[in-house]
Amino acid sequence: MKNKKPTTIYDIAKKLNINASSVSRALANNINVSEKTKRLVLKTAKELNYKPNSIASNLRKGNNQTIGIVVPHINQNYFSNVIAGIEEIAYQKGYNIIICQSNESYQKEVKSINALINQQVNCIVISTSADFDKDDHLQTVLDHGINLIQFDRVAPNLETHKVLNDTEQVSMEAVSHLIEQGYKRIALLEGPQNLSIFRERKAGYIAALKKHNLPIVKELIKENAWTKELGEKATGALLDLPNPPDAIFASTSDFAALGALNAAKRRTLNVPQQLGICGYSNESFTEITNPTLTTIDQFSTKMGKAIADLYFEEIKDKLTTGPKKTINIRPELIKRASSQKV
Amino acid sequence: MKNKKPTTIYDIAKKLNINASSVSRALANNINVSEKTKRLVLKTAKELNYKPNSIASNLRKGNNQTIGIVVPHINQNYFSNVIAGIEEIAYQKGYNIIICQSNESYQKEVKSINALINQQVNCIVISTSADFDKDDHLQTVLDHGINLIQFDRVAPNLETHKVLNDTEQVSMEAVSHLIEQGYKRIALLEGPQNLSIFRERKAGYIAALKKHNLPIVKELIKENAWTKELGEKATGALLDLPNPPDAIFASTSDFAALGALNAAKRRTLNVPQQLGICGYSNESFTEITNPTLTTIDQFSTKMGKAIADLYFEEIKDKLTTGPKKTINIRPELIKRASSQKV
DNA sequence: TTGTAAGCGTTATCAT
DNA sequence: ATGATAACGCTTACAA
Repeated sequence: MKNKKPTTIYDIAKKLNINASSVSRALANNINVSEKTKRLVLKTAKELNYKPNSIASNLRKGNNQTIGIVVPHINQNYFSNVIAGIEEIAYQKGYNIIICQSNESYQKEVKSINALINQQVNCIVISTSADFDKDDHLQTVLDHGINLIQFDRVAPNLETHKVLNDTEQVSMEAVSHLIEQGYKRIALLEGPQNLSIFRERKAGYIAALKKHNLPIVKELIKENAWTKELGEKATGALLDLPNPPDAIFASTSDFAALGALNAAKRRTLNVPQQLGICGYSNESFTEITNPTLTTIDQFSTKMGKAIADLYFEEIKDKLTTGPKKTINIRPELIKRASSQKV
Repeated sequence: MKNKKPTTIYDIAKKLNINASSVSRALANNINVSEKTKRLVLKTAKELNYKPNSIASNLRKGNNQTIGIVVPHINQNYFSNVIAGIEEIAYQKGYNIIICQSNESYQKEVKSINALINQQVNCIVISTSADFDKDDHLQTVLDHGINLIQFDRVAPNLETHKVLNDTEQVSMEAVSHLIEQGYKRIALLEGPQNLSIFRERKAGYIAALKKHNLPIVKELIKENAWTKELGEKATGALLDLPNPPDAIFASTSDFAALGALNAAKRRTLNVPQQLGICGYSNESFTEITNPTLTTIDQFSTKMGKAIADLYFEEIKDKLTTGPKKTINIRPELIKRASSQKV
């Protein structure tokens, strides 16, 4: 495949009978270069089809203009939107992004982090895997002087920059909305409680019940119902209770909410009249279901941009190891047909 | 942020009173190193929290274990699935992936390609932007001895490795299926004809009509209907014709098919009895619409894996600049309610 | 088995 | 404004 050696600044220098350092300066648009050499160098570079070797440049400069991203899955709407947001800003700044997916595996997450450290990335952006265990690997990132920004799923005991959704607040809003619509027995589909986001969603659920003086009923809280299938199964079990719920807050995802909708249809329950449903994430399909699904928009692309902005505006050129920032992106309750009786 | 200099192999060497090259060999698990030094080096490396500097290593070795990917949008189901597939294989091989999105802009595509060349990636995987113009930038990739794999949207006149869907064939199947269901006036929603995939889908449509001795009616072919809104508008215009179609092949995307469905509902036309609809891509929402949408599955994750396999198995270690491979992933027609009268 | 030294392509520092 | 030279951290002939 490789035909011949690629052009270097030495080739250009030789051809022009000048020194390589002058070529380097000319290409970097340094002030201390005459217009004439600049012109000549640029012209010759084009002629020889010169492409700068970023690896060499980065080695010399001690950093590579790159942001590393680790997410559970690249191909989930939420994460791919965040990534798209980061990429957009990073591109404007001339940065590359390297992406790793942990596949919800702690072990792969650790390996990915190590690969990114070895690549000397300037900043690592991470949303942790579901079986998140220790945070040693993140501590290592900090020990190596690499900036770390956590988003969405964050390690609770590690002080880093964070970009979050105000999860608890919006969850409370969602459940309050259900209560105001007249639902009285509201069930919760919850996610793995080792992840703070799911704990917060649960906290919002409980806060709303308390606020409206409704009892917290243990049998109405279903663990680990975060796929369509698990959501459908959990909802089925709930509806089989002697005293079944009249609404479902699928705090894990819209997929779980879709499962709940299917379970209701299977029992020919009318949604929203007999069963109210609220999901989480504003997946595109929630506008299409019949009835349309009430859900929560996390503004994922905006979150990605906020992450990149945080790095470029607040962290990048700061000399001191100042206090860590936490940015909250306010999610929004999207009220649709599945939760509105009237 | 940066506290102190990171550990290098020299630090390890000094501590053990051996030479840096021995450390390098030990870390590389070279045969010519005594078990004892290996043990000591590994132990000291851990103690000093040593992380290898991939940049330096890559500079020395003349390549960096990286695959660059350029797609129109990271956050579109199809592309994010392809990327996830590539990442999965690449990770197993110890490779990183760098991702760029062209945002359907030719100019950004060119810049991204240049950045990837500068990064000395081993392989570039690309699906071109919609306003694809010239293929000079791809030629440059080849000139620099970098492997190039095109997928899905490919430059027609450039001989490179390709991973494609058998688009024309499956499009013909889809339209034939509509005809066999009794539809007689089938309209086509088509995409930008500068992209070969859309030309092929149209060719399949025409082939099916010809095969079944149906006339090709120009007014039933609508250009550039590739979003939900455009699909809805185009379908509306079609249904307003004096002699409207009785089926729609939304060859551009399921989003266009969804638009068509909305247009039908707005006119209280029954789908599939009065209007048959077939989309393209098997987006997750096509299972959820009412009626469910007939569509075409492109096996996007499988495609990503095929791309990575092509690189690692067929291209990577080949010395000769052999013939270019084209791999066809067979898409599959998914027959659902929107196209089945009976 | 280990040490020596050159070199990957660039940039920064010094001198001219 | 330009040139000479060292250095970034690592790998790899070659020598010992």
